[in-house]
Amino acid sequence: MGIKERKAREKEQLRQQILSAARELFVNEGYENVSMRKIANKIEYSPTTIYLHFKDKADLLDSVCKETLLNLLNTLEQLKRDNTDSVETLRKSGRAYVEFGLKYPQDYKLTFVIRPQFQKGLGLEEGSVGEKVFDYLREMVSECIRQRVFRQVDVETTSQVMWSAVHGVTLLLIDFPDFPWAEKDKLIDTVIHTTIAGLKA
Amino acid sequence: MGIKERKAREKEQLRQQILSAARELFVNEGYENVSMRKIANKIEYSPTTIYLHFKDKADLLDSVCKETLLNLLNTLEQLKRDNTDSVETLRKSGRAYVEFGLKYPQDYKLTFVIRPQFQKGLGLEEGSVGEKVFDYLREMVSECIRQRVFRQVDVETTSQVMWSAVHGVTLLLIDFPDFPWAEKDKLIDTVIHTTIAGLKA
DNA sequence: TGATATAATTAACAGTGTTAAGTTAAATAA
DNA sequence: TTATTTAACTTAACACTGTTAATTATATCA
Repeated sequence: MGIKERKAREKEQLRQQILSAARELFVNEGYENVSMRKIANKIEYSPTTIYLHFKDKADLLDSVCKETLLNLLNTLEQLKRDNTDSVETLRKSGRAYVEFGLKYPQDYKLTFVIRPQFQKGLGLEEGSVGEKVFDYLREMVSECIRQRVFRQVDVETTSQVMWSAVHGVTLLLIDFPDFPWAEKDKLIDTVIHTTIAGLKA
Repeated sequence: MGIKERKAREKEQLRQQILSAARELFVNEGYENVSMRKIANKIEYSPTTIYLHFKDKADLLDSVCKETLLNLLNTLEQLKRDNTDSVETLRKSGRAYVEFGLKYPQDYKLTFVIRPQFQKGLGLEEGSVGEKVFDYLREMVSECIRQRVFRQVDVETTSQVMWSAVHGVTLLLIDFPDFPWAEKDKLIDTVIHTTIAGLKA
């Protein structure tokens, strides 16, 4: 009865092939400028074959973004290992978040900007990878509050403030590359430092 | 020689008609879902007439965004009048910025998210309205630093930190309406308060 | 072998931004 | 007034888009 399994494996393989072709094109040419036919050409299948694996173009984007969130989550969880100083860990996490966004700017935009435009329910539902990413942040912040290093504002609000800050600076740096920014590293550090200082005060 | 003037006036009038039709459609249906033909139908002209007034669809978006920035600038400059407490004015400005974004979420996204995707040089050039908006922020921040209420970090970096914070929270609230946000007003206030506190410390 | 299920394709629809060519109407010059 | 030039506007077309229904090919089973 290995045939069914092989077929399932082959099917999954093609799915992955489509997915990685889509990601590459989305990232290099922008979601809007990528057609189903382009993706099909790249993998040397007919356009309609894609629809046997994905509901539509938005679904394809959805899957690409899920992968991105998984990458982000992995990147962040690497940092939890050396969990000596809770504030220092949060600072590093913030830094890693922004750096992730700047390292894969197109992927970041696809996930946090483009996708919400096409999918109203946007991957932060219960049990989703997106939720896990925010859970990570919540945990970091929670520890800072518990240790009374942060002001005793509720964990939710505090986490959301932190997210606003890093999301904001990441997107600005991506979207307005020609703006006369302060030195990039300095700006990122100042954003994170300022936010954390404000949460302490 | 009033004929030329009348013609110019009529031309400008049609331009405005196109512009407001485009804005309405962009805002209600999203930039991607609006076709030149739809705009043309709305104003009861043929699609190609639009091209006599705008280079292409991106140019149309460009002009819509310029208007939005002008509105934002006007909104902000109302606040400069009662300029007693510099920090308080900055706080109010931040608040007004976010509220503007949430009052016209589609316009905000068009200007600060969609447009950068289509126009690389994105309206923050010298002399542009976008630059004036940032100049306003720079002024507010500059005064706080001059009065030694803020830490002596350079004006540029400090302004950019402020912008990151308000831009971040605005976009998150717009893009992820289903996320379990803390009470909206509380979150906005906390973001602004935290950032300002961090800049003081 | 022939039947069956699944994978993949072809052809088509209604729509897109944009351009070139053609038409109509108005303003100027004779 | 009539002819000519200029501007405004439209028609038709191109090459493309996402997506669906109908069709063909392929591999597995009896």
